[in-house]
Amino acid sequence: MSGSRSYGDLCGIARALDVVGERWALLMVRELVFGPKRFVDLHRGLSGVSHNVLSQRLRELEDSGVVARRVLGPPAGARVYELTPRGRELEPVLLALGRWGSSIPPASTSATELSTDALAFALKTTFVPAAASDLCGRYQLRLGDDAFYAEVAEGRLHIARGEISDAAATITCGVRVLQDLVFGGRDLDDAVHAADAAVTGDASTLRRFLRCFAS
DNA sequence: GAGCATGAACGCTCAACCGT
DNA sequence: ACGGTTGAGCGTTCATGCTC
Repeated sequence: MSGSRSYGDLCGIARALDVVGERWALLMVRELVFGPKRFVDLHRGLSGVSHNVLSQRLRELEDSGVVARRVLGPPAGARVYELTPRGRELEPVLLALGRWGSSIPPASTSATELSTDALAFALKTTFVPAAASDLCGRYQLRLGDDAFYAEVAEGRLHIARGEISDAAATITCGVRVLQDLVFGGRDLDDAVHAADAAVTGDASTLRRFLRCFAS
């Protein structure tokens, strides 16, 4: 909406929506919260968005200073998109919006499986500090080709993309399985016995970690 | 106010194109 | 070949104006 369409309203909310109020825009920001992504990876994470709309939104967000385009060095040479510091300021907005939206029943047409980044972001929005008040540790979450780690300390949660070497426990599974374990009430042992998940390290602390989220 | 017709805006798929 | 952009054609949505 940074182009021709504008609410033409002086209000800050209207001006924010002029930038990120277009369809897909905030979901694109969500997909970039955990780090830079290539065009095709963004497209994979946002099932339903067409190529031209994704291309147009990226250009609009780039023009607005929310997203920056960067060319990776050789040998890849691929272009990636990442949030600017200005774009990063949207993260608490997305967290608040995610918490607000999590109480809304999903539409019948909604996909039943989250994207990897959407699941990681959902962990942030549904984290219950009181449930983790006496929990302290780092956990490796391997979801398909993606790796995230979660750090819980003093009732706070930090999630980032990447590998760590000092994880108290590591779980390797599909996005849907972790989604069911956290939000669907599925038992960890059941998932392991069914070979849907593999756990190394301290399974009991991992089980506690999985119960720190509002389902 | 309700119902309908119209046209603009929008988003989609598909295909082709360009640059590396 | 891959990553990304552009355009055509089509269907849907929505605002607007008109009639009853």
